[in-house]
Amino acid sequence: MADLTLEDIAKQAGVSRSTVSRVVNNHPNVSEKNRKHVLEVIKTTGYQPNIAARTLASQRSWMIGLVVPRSISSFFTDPYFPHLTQGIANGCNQHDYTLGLFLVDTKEDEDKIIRRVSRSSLLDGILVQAGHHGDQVIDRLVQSDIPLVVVGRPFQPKKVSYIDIDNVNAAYNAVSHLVRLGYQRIGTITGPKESSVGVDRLEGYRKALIDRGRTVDETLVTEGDFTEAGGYYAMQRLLSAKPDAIFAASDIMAVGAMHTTLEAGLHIPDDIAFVGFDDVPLANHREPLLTTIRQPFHQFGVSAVEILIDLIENGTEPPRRVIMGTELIIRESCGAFHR
Amino acid sequence: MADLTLEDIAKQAGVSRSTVSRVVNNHPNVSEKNRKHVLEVIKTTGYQPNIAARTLASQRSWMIGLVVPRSISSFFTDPYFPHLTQGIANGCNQHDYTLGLFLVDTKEDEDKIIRRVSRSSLLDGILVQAGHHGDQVIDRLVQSDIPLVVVGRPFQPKKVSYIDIDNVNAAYNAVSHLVRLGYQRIGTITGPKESSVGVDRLEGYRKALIDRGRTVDETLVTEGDFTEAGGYYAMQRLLSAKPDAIFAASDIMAVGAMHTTLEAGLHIPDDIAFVGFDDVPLANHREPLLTTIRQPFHQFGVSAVEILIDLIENGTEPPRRVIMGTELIIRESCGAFHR
DNA sequence: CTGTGAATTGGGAGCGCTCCCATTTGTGAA
DNA sequence: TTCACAAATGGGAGCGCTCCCAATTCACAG
Repeated sequence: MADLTLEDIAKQAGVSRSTVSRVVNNHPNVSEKNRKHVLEVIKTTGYQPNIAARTLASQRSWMIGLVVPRSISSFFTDPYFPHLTQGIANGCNQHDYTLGLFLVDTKEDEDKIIRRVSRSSLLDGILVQAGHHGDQVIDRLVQSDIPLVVVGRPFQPKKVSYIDIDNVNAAYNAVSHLVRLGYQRIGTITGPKESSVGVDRLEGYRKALIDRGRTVDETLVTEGDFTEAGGYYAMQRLLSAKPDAIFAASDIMAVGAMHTTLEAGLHIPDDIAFVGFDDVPLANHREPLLTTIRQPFHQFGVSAVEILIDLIENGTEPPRRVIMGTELIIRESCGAFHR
Repeated sequence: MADLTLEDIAKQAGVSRSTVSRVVNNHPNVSEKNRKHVLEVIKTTGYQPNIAARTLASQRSWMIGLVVPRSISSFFTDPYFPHLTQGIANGCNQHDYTLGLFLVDTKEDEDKIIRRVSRSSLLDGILVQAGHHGDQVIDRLVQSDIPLVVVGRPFQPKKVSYIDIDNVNAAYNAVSHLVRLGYQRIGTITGPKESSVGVDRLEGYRKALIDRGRTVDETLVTEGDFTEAGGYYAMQRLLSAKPDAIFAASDIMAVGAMHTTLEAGLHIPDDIAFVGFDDVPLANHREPLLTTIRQPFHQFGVSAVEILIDLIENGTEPPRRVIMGTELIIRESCGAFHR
């Protein structure tokens, strides 16, 4: 495993450094005979190009970074993140990029990370998770001139590329489903109103009701924080408004809310029906099984990487905007099978 | 934000490239006057050293990798991972290292990732999550000659450095607590027996019983997989053995098992008491609150990074072994307050 | 057999830094 | 003032690659 260089391989194969480089990088203009032979030598010697040298010479690092802002507190509790990260990691792998992970924790972290990530020699591109309203990270990152894709819709979408799922429509579909089933007092537990996800899913809820001539009863709307505890307490507040169905902006919150409901001695879905959002594994093993919106988690991560690579290779103009669809998964908690 | 080089800074500061390099790298032998001045110029220009050039010249990348093997299926469901990752990321940040993330998904992934990670120019060191028995990743990584720290105890600890928490003792303490409270039929839901975590926690359970003159009733021992569903079904199996207390090898499994228990119309902790393992946030918001073993998640990640850096800077011999302690957090589910 | 243009090949320059060594400058004792 | 020695400084070489251009080889028509 001694460290071989291009030159070593060239000598062994009886060709020049340039020819070996062409073979390694799949350039045309190498005779079939030489290509075969060089490939052979590379294989037997286990040669691996030196990344640093390649990066220095080519101004490309073949590495992208994933930046998670400080305001994303649900990083620990929401299965969204592991899934997303896995998708991103797979995307990187498929395209032979290395993934750098930058989790911002403190204010000092933020400065350090932004400085590190902005230097042109480290990363070819940046993926940043959309943060909360007021989060400065994205704005600061935009200034670095490095190709950037926001995962989720940023609050000031200015000129930045992003990928998002169709939260408004998804929520619209979920709530429409409840309306169709005949529920009269449909409540919702929203995400934080500082997040675009929270805002969009609430908008879908409102739209679905209004489109069917319902009015939105504000006592049936309460805010959660994408944690189970948040859902639990939100439901306690909601109970007095006597809802007969709940649309929760995440499965985890739905689980917490269902817990409250059961504790209050009520039945699901007979007394209160539930629809969640995410379709995380958890949702499958509860009684009753949770009706929910399935997000294309994995594909979401993969696509984010692919958009970023597109930006890297073909320029950042115009900004790309990709919205992915979702599916409503009907199970027991919405009562569709009881009516 | 044009890309400045050492030479540019040198010119502006009226000194040589070497002097600027010394200032940047905090070398001695620079006059106070020059150091101040150069620092000034660096600040006003926003100069950032080119990482690739530095890596090429110094043979150090200031980057470490976190490799998660394929056999770790609980990556999505167990809050352990986000917490650990956060700790590792913070450790890297503190010490000015960049963190690369390598999640192995498929068999082909594994080959690709091992090849990429093993090339000497990419990483200064590797952190690898201990996988299941039979997982080849660690063995293959050891051969690459790059400093390596296993997070968790590997199955063949040969000559490798690792950091682990004291699973045996932690489990011993948890079960001893139940014994002290007077429970007679203490059951356990273990982790997978292919994982060292699963094995060690079971060993602690056995030891605690035997040390107090109890015998281990094998009908009270059943295997889980660190998922909530796993805990749920494990508890269904256990119910017929009439346990009056359960030690679950993870909080998530405890939650699942408590669910089964409640569904069976039993009370917690009066009919069956519970102790979990992890002290993840979730455990705090259940009724009743879960007695559990608190792991130093965050510190665990930070320490793993620090050990690795020690290896990088001071050589990998002898292998370092660090075992971290845990605390028993007494809440309601063990019945300590009812007796 | 020759000439022409295309395909292939080789080598120099240079990416921006670190490391080493030779040179210069500075300091204090004689 | 001079000398010896330490501290500070500057510049060359080189890390291993890519990119460009000049040189060589090749294929084929005339």
